[in-house]
Amino acid sequence: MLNFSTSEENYIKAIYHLQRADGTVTTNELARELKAKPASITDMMKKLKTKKLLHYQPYQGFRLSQEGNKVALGIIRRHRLWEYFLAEKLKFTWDEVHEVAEHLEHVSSKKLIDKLDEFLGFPRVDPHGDPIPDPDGKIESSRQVCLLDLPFNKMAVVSHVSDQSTEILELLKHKKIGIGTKLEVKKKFDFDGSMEIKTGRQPAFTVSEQLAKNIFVKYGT
Amino acid sequence: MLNFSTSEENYIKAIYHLQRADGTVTTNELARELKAKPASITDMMKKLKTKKLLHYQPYQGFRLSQEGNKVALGIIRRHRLWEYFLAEKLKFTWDEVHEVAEHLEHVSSKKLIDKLDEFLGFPRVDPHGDPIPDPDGKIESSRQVCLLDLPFNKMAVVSHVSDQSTEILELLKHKKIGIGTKLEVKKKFDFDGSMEIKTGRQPAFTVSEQLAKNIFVKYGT
DNA sequence: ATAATATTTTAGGTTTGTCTAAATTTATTT
DNA sequence: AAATAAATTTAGACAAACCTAAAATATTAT
Repeated sequence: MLNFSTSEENYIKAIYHLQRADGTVTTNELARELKAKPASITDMMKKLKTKKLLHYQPYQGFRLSQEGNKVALGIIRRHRLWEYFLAEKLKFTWDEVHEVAEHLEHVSSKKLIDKLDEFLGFPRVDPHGDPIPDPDGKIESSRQVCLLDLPFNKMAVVSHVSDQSTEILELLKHKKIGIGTKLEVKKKFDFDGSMEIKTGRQPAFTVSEQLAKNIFVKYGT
Repeated sequence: MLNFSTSEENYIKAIYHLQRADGTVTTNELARELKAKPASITDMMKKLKTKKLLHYQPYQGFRLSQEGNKVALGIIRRHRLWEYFLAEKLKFTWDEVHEVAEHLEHVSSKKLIDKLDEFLGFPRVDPHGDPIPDPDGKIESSRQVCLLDLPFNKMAVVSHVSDQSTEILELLKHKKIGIGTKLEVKKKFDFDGSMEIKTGRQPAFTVSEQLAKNIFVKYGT
């Protein structure tokens, strides 16, 4: 696989993410995302087209080719592995990892990334709960669900809390649950809707249906 | 501290290393080191001079200013910490670490580097035995000596083997000693000049004076 | 000391990635 | 279906980092 500039990589990655929502991406959308002017986008689209990384007809928007998709997944793999490293090994918090990973992701040694993957124990999801592509670019689809609906024994990551009252935050703090916390559901009790969950290496503990209702998690499927 | 481009950083680092030998560095020397043309060097020297990173009068060569030196040591700190990480955690061999670290060194988040340093246990020397500057740019001077002359209990790194006969290589292989091996001297015996050394986490073992004579190590002083 | 040689700098060009302003195409309104 | 508005592309410019070829300076050898 060829090598791409930091700039090219950032464009490819941004298109990949915007594509998830729409089918095809427009010049203005991408300009907004990358904080660049529309004219710059057009320039780069021409270049990426000649490199066969995307399909593009003037005025008609663009979407990644097969090849472009594969390149995007390679970049995302690097990004998410570094995020995992930063959170798990260097103890960055979930909200600090992204910015640094934005830079590390452009160091494109295959050997480095595969060895990093191994060192980290082949994690499936990054600290935000988004799945990490494998070396061939295969990726689980990401799903966000209410904690109530998380299947048993499925590793997931807290991605959102609906209620933002001081009361719920106090409880979450006490239970050491926050955005980025990894957890899995062990048991559910029909009697009161409470469930046993496990986070980190501590023993499982109980959360009420009330609380679970407000916690959303992401996991790969 | 300001931020510099990858290119600027490579120039600064190269000047720092060349300065160790000579006092001042010439255009051609630097051009050879960076595999660039002399004209490119002059361009960059003008730029770095306006940024007050070096002293430079046309035709008179150049050397880093105080500020330039500090910047250089920051880059070298990053480079050597990543080398240590690659060798120690990702199990790269001593001769593979340099190239990858050349890229990682340009990711300049202070927090990243200080946390990496802590994660690695504040190592003093990189896998080639060269000392790692501290966060303020203080650095131990590096010394290369024959293993015979290494002080007791001083962590050092094998950096060179004189004799290259198959016989010595066989012995080194058996004792698991190679370039990059970390070791310290525990005891010496006057009777036959043999010494006890410790490498890695295995128990200490003996090497003959014959062998030690041919091994050179680097350590910080 | 001067000619020959080597080194360094200048002048001007190239590529990459960005920009502004003007022109073109597409979409929306009335 | 025009007219207007919005989106997109083109044309031309700029900075960074490199290059080649020519000019300027320094070094050396006779």
